[in-house]
Amino acid sequence: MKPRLRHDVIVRRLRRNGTSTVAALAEEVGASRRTVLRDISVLRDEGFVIHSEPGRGGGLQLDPQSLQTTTRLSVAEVFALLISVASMRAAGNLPFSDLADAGLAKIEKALPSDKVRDLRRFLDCLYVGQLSPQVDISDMGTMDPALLPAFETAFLQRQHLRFQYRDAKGSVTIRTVEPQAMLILPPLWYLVAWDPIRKDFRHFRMDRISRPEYVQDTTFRRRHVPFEDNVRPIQLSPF
Amino acid sequence: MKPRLRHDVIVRRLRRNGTSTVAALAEEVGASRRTVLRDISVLRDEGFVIHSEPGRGGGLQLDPQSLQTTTRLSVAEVFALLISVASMRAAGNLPFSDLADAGLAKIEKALPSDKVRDLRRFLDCLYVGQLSPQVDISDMGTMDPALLPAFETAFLQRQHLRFQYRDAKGSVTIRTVEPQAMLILPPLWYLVAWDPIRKDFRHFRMDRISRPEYVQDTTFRRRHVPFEDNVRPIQLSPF
DNA sequence: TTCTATGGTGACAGAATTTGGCACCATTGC
DNA sequence: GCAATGGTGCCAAATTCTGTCACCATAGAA
Repeated sequence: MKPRLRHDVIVRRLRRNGTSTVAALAEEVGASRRTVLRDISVLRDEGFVIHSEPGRGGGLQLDPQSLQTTTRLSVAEVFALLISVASMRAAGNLPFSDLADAGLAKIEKALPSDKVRDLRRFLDCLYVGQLSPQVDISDMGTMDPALLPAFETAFLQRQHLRFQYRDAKGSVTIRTVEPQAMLILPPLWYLVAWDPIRKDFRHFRMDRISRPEYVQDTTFRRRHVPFEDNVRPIQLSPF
Repeated sequence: MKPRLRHDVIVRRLRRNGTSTVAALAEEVGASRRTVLRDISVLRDEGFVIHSEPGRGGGLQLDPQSLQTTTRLSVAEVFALLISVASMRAAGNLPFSDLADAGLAKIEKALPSDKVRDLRRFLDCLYVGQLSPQVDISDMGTMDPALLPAFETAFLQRQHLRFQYRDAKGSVTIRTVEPQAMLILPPLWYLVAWDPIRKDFRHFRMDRISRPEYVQDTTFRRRHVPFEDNVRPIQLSPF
């Protein structure tokens, strides 16, 4: 019997009976005690919460709480997690980022396919480059939490986006644009958008955007965005 | 790379991109063409509907409707995700951490409550600040993966921690200390510990710690750790 | 047509993993 | 003290997995 199948049988058994012992499971799957113990250990690593009691009358028990799964995350939430983990990996914290990646993989695996498609379309709009050292980042602000949800709809439904923009001199204007891409020039984030009035692409620093909202019943086509040479689509680790 | 992991990567790739080729997948998972073909065959047996087109311009395609799986995250994975989000939020240069938090809060609900308690106690020991620009980070190494499990036990059980430490000059010593806090000064991570011999707090760079182990049957009390002004506990989501 | 890019199969040796057996430890209830 | 239970380390044997190579089939491009 293959490991995979054995794991399935063990989990099924623990689910049905609620409790069992290593010896009983070994008998049941036709493997040795040692092998079953190894299987339990693997299952625990995979996230099954299996309680155990040594001593007479002891045994194994699958935590019923660990059965309720199907947490429904939104595309924006998964996107935000992906970004966090990717940037932590970039910062070089390897032991944690491997685990985090494994967790992300599971999250994505449990995501319904339409959301995976949206996620991919959203990630396709994300580009990374290097910030020119001349840019002043001393006045970097924080981003409006409403940004991402608004972006999600605007990018995925291809609806126009309207927001307040405070430029480098501090003057505030209202813009209505076609969101075409997101650009990361660490530590700054930009919205790259086509301004239909000025008929040109504009870069908007995200920390200077406020009150974002998508404009209902508008639509636009994706345009080819001209980027500098060192700007690339984002590469996420395959794991 | 283990078969199981490879299968996950392949499925994820096909779900994200919708389509791919055997050669591309082989490259991606670091295996031979033959192995990927075998993997595809196994995945088909498991119920994934993978269409294939031979000939130029052909390739593989995963039927999006096939096989919705549920997975569960392990506590360690949730922890790693929490760490990445929390430290990125503290570093301040990332948007979207609210959404990432919201997602994690949902995930956390699926974990058993005793694990969550441990998790929070562990995270309570985490502080974040800003690294002074004078610190030389050119020699930054990678952290020993054994760190996390050893820390987990040492912090939660309040047991002494023993490890090898290589200081800035390269000389190696063995230390036995009371782990009191973890400090992130991006991109560096420190263990803040009370050294009972020197009767003082010491900061140890985690990438210079090796062979960590907790010392059985020792215990200590939590001390008030003096931090610089710009150091804060990480802000957790309101759960 | 011929060439190239694609999926697919069979066989086999060598690499890698898994398995079982064993000794042993810790805990618990009788 | 004893028996039942979970758990770990070690090692040789069994099993599985992997890469390589040769080859086939198909479809589009040149």
